[in-house]
Amino acid sequence: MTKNDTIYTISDLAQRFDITTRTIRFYESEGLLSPERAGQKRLYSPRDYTTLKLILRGKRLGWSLAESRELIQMYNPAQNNQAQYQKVLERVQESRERLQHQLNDIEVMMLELDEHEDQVRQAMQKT
Amino acid sequence: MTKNDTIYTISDLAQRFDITTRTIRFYESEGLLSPERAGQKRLYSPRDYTTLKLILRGKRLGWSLAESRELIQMYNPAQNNQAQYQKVLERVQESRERLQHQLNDIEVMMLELDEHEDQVRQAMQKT
DNA sequence: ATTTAAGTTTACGTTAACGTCAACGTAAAT
DNA sequence: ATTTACGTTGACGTTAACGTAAACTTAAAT
Repeated sequence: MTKNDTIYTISDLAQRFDITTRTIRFYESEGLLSPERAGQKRLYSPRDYTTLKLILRGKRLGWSLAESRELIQMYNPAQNNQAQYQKVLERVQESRERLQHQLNDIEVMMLELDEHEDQVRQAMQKT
Repeated sequence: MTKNDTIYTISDLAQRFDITTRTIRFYESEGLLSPERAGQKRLYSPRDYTTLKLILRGKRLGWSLAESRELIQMYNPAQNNQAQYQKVLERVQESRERLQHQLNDIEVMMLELDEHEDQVRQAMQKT
C-alpha cells in the first residue's frame, strides 16, 4: 500500500494554490472540502489537496462551485448498488459532453483569433 | 460585395440565442453591443449577431463580460498606427494562451473522468 | 377608436463567490 | 510572561450578471 500521509495546514494550501484561507474555508462551508480537525485547527490531506486542484481547474473552465461539488461527490466512493453506479456513469457522460462542447468553443475561438491576426498583419503592411 | 443587410429585433435575437431581452440590453449598457436605432427601437445587424455569439461562447468558457468586451474591441477596426496594431497582436497572443491553458485543463478533466469510469465499472463487476 | 403586442427606461432585488473586519483562542519564541 | 504568528468563528460588505416589476410609448390589428 502506498499511503501518503502528508498533512497541510490551511495557509500551506493557500500559498500553494495562490488563494486566501477565506476561500478555502468558504469551500468547506459549501460542502466541497471536509478536512480533519486537531482541536479547532483544520488538517488537510493529499485527498483534500487534489480536491482543491479539481475545484480550481473547474473555475478556470467556468464551472460553478455547485458543479464542482457534484464532480467531487461523484468521485467519492459512497455508492453501493447498481442503480447508483449507473447514475454515476450518466453523470460522467454528461460532464464529458460539456467538456466536449467547451473544446469546440475553444477551437472556434482559436480560428477566429487566427483570422484576425491575419487581417491585422495585412493592415500593418499597408502602412 | 456581399452585403448582408438582415435586421434583427431584440426579441428575434433573444429567441435565437435563448436569452432574455433584458440580457441583451444589459450587454449594451456594458458596452458589448451598440445596435442602430429606429426612433426608440433597437435594430440589430448581422455584426451584432456574431458579436452576441462571441459573448455567449465566451460565457460557456467562463470568460467575464469585461474579457469578452476586450475581444470585441480588439476585433473592431479602430486602430491605425503600428503601435496600436502591435498591442492587438499581443492581446491576440494572450487570448490564445488562455485558451491553450483551458485546453490543458479539459484534457486533464477528461482523463480523470476516464479513470473514474473504469473504477466504477470494476466496482460494478464485483456486485 | 381601442385592444394587443412588442418595445423602452428606470430602479430596486437577487445570487454566487468571495473580501474584509472584529473578537477571540493557542502555541511557539523571546 | 508576553509578544508574535497562525488559527478560529461570526457577520456584514462587495461585485458581476442579470431578474423582476412599474410606468410609459408605439405600431399593428380588430
